[in-house]
Amino acid sequence: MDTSERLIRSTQELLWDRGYVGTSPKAIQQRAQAGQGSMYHHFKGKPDLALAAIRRSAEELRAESEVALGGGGTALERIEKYLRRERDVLRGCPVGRLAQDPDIIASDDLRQPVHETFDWLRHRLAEVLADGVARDELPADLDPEDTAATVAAVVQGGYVLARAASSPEPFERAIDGVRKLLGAISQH
Amino acid sequence: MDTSERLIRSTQELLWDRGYVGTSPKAIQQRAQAGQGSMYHHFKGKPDLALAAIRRSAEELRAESEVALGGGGTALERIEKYLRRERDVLRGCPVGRLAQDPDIIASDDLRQPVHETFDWLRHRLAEVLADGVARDELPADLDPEDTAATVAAVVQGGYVLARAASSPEPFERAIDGVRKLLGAISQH
DNA sequence: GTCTATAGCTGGATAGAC
DNA sequence: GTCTATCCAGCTATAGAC
Repeated sequence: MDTSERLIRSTQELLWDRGYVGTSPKAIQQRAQAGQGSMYHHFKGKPDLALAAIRRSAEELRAESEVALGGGGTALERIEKYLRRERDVLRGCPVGRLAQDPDIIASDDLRQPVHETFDWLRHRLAEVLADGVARDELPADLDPEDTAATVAAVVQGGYVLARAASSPEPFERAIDGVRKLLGAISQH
Repeated sequence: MDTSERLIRSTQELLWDRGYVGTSPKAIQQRAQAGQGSMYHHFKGKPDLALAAIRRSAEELRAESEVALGGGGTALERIEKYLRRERDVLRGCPVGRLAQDPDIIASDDLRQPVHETFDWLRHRLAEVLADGVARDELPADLDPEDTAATVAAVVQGGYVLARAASSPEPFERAIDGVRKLLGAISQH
């Protein structure tokens, strides 16, 4: 793995764990085993490197989510597969985490990949739900966009509750709760 | 308002907007119009002052939530009242925000009020839901604990989606989505 | 209680040698 | 491409005067 790649991956990890404000160039360099000059040769500075790392994390999240959502089965099965994805619950969402960071939200450049990821996710979830309505697996009066937002929010909020509790339990409960609600309405 | 009080309130605001990592004693002092020595006279240091501010924010959040949840009406009406509380959506939740902060999660002392707040909220929501089941307003097979976690998570996750989008819209949608799901199952 | 001085450390970056 | 030296501002706190 070359230096530029190591820098990007290290930045992804540190942004995930400590956020933008809590991540220093020095920490990135140490984790990537790269020198000061090396980092500033490959990237213009902290925001430039962070942007590369955020874009990478966004791509990865989309690809992983698509595995669940683009698979076979009923709409409900695909949503459940998304909800039950393997997750490092206490670490939280590598992309959602960034939405909490003041410096990322203040910069349109840094915020854009985060914005796009969640727009894509809500749109993709809504497609699956609309598909379920079309196939009569879900009731006709279900609103795919609103429900998609709810599903995405339960996951992101589940992380918050889990981190507050230092336990995955509230996350699991929140997921189970929405699964049961969707299951209940699907039996017309 | 005395100096100690001004320091606490300023810290609450800054923790809300910038998190623990992003909040410096200097910024707190300037916002509180207090000098360096003044702050270190009233508090042992940044963690001590932050703890006081976090506890205050936790109390306030509980009190405000209780207004909605402890009011009259059916269980569903009380949950909806909680969901529709006036909120500064793009600013996020003053307590939930802290669950994202690595230094807060790493410290049992600082994390405790955050933990307690969400434990209380889930428990209180579950009580209201269980009440609705007992009164036959909600179906007997509804799981109050899981559903309570879902409701709390939708709100916290709604903030994440809204901040990512720089718009309250995804928050409103997520709330509407869960309201409609609860409404649908309540018509047995 | 509040003020100023001082301190050591880190953040984020530039410059120039190799 | 990578290394070391250097820079200035900010962070977090202590000390002692008033």
